[in-house]
Amino acid sequence: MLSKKTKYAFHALTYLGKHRDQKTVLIQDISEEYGISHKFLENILLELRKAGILGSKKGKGGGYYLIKDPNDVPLSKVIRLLEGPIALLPCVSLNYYEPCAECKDETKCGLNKVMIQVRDEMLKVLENKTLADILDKE
Amino acid sequence: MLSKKTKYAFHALTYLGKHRDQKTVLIQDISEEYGISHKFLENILLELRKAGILGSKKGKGGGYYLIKDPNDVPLSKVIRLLEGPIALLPCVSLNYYEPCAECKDETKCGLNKVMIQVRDEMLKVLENKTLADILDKE
DNA sequence: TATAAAACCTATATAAAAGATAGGGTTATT
DNA sequence: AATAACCCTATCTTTTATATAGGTTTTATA
Repeated sequence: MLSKKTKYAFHALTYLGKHRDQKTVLIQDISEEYGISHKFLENILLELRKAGILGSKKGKGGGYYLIKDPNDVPLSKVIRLLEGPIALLPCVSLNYYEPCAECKDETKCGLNKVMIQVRDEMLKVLENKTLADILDKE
Repeated sequence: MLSKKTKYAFHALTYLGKHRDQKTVLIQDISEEYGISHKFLENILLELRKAGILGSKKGKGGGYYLIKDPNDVPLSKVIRLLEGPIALLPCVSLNYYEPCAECKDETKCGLNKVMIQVRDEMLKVLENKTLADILDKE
């Protein structure tokens, strides 16, 4: 399951996507809309900005805004940023690979092979669907 | 990511599947093979037995054994038993559904719709692949 | 130029979950 | 009768997730 952090990130991005007409959106607007703690959300938006998905403007009249085209924000990118690995096991993760302690030889591990299939099916959706797809459906 | 508990369950099932020729397998044999704490593993095997996947025999010469045909143990069953939901969000879980607190109307939630797709792709593998597929590849 | 409003940053506290351990009880085999 | 194994419940420890705190910096505008 995705953490709340990741889920909140998607909600925030959705909100920002819906309000692209206005220059900036306040953290508070988003936190009130979804009932998310202001400070918790602040950390999340900060990460999204550092990753180049959002821009921000300080001071009065400031706030956050989408810096990327929603079509260029695959869901996989958001998940990897906030959550970490998408794969169900560390030994089949493309971006956060770690060997399994229990496993002597990964190439002979049947579990490993099946989990690679699961990962690939997940990625088929998560790499190709973007923020734009979420916005389309709202 | 799957918890260690779930991963250990798969390892144990694999081990038991490989040793179907012998009547029973000791907890200790499995825990030593994979370096898993004996007591922790004990709890896992107990759950698998209660779920009707394993059988056990008490007393000297006892132990655990597979009670089901490996073809009849889909990976999804093991995950749901030890881990809980397979879906990435509670609001798209088939077996552990819960509404999202942030969401006013689920039917209008774009995130919900995309996550249903992810869930279905995961299930396509996890429902159809079984313990037998893992054993085949070892 | 003073003030208010907003993001920025780092650290810490709290809560929840995962992982592991303990210890005795029960049962079946030799 | 002894032993070896499962059975069960409870608790401890560690880790991770979630949330909060408090100040700093930047910007608009009155």
